[in-house]
Amino acid sequence: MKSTINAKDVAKLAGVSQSSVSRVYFEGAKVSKKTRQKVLAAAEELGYRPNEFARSLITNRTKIIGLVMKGVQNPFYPQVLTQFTASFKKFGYSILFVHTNSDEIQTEDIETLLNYNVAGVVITDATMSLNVAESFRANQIPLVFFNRKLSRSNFYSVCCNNLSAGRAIAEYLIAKGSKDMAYISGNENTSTSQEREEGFSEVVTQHNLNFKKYSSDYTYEGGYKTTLAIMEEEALPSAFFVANDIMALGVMDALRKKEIQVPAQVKVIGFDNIGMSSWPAYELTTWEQPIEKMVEETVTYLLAEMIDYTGTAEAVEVDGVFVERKTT
Amino acid sequence: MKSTINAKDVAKLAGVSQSSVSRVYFEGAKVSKKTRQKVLAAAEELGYRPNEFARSLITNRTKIIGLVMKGVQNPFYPQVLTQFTASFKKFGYSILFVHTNSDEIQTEDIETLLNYNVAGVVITDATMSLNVAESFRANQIPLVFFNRKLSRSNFYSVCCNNLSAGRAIAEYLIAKGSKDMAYISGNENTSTSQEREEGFSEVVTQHNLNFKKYSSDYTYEGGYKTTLAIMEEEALPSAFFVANDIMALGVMDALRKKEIQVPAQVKVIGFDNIGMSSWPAYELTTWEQPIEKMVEETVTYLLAEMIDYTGTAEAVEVDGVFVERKTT
DNA sequence: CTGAAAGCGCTTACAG
DNA sequence: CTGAAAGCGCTTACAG
Repeated sequence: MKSTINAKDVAKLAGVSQSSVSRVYFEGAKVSKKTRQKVLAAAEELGYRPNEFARSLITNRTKIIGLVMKGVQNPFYPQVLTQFTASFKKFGYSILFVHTNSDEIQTEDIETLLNYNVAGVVITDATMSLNVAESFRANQIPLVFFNRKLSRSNFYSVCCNNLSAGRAIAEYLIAKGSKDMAYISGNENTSTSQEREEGFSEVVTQHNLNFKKYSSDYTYEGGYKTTLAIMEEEALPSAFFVANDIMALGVMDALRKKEIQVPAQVKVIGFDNIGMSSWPAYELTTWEQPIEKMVEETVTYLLAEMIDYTGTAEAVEVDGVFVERKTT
Repeated sequence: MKSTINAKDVAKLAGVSQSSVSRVYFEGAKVSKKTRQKVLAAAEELGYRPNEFARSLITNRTKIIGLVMKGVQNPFYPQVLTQFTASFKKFGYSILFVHTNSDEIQTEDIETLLNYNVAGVVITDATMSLNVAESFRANQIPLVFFNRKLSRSNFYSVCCNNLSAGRAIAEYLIAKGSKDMAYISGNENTSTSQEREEGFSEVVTQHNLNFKKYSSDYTYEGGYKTTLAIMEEEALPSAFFVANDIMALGVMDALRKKEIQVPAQVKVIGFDNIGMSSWPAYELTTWEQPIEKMVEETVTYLLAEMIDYTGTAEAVEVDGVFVERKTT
């Protein structure tokens, strides 16, 4: 059964004890230069590679981060995935990727994460029932909700400043002279859609104006269909605030189909600043989510918690940036 | 140090031996119904979960698949990632996600995969030097190149029928009356771009026609810039065959910017059939890559190799489908 | 700084 | 079918 080279083999060749071999590969352990050299030489010759499973078994910790994602269709998320992978890699952590279809992550989806005793977990774009989340706490596995807040929860979350972004966007549109605006929401049970709307609504109301709200689902098709439906049944507003970019592109394509001029007849503002927003076919005004900073916040927290678990709950918000293009 | 429940704890509570507990959780082992029930009841009460690391240590195998990806910017790849994750999940395998920036995967990128002794590896959209690939063979870890062929290699690869797709596209354009066509390539060192061009070229030559070739890079920006440059310096061809969809969208946006009518003045054909191709702003004619079937081929091969490693090399090709829309 | 030894939580021949 | 025991490849007190 034994097929691979182990520390014992290396020890024999190097003429040292197995413990010494182990110490060479264990960060923080003390070994003399001479021993280290002998071990490394022998290891090189034999092609030795420490067995991660034996390590994890004994240290009870891993260098694996569980990353749970939903809806990879939105180009925002591949970016997030890439950033996390790159960022964790710097610290020697690998990514166990879990994809879920449902808005609320199911127990079976995260069973794997517990089985592999991951060092930390990032949940993007999805929520999970509190008692599932609690099972991570019970195992002292730090957990971050990325781009989602759980209401009434005591878990750490990292988001963009959705509320003030919503406010800023309303201020901007009103300053541009819009009086009858509309909000096209994402999935209504998401904190992101709710907060963007809330901030928007607040400012609109302050100015004694109203806005219509249309419910959609964060997808291109959703934005497209919602807009077509609006055009069939009622007058267009002077501006759409759309809960994310990919939907906003659908909105624009629907308007284009009916030959409505943007921004002359209708203004459109999205959210995220995905790559496509700057494509000449769209040139979408939007609110940029600072992915890099958001990822950094998440990684920093997780690394700290891995060293000394506290289970602190906090709802971190990172400031985004308004990006003005040609749709407003 | 001992914080979690182990098989011994369960054994004690259930009044059986630790071996029996192990057998309940080890597929294929024989246990009586009575024992199983006692064990499961005790495990439930204690919240027992078998330690994957101890398992892997002893069996010398894992339920982890290494998935190496490059260029998640192209929406084709998130789809691939999702499919693989879903497909492997059915068989109890998890995905260790590795992202690489370079066309050729570096040793350090795959160090992790060897350290975790993954059960199998999928490399998408990238190549690796043969001696890096050989280190997987040395460890009897099955490996598939997905959507890439390695020339002169003896590794398994799964691709779309790029060559015949290129031919079919040339036939189609010629039948439509195109005489002066152009091919916009992806990164020239990729087998996919080469084969699509080769098939295309073959048929064009058979018809005693010529085509121009422009070199690009598989990105939206590449397609956009390449097309702008063409328009500045020379006459437009009557049709573009573009090596992938995301570039083709860039081509279309460049044409749109100069108010060139598609397909009236220029026809455009892409490759992949990504979601955006069907957007009203584009309605791109393209060649659909059968992701599902390609993933299935890959998974089937890997699962078989995990049971009985042979290291068979084969270049599997899965048939794609021509999708006609409004750009031709 | 180094080595011998215990032990992490499992699987798996081996007896019974 | 079940249990006692060996062993997977490491880390880590404990002596020296």
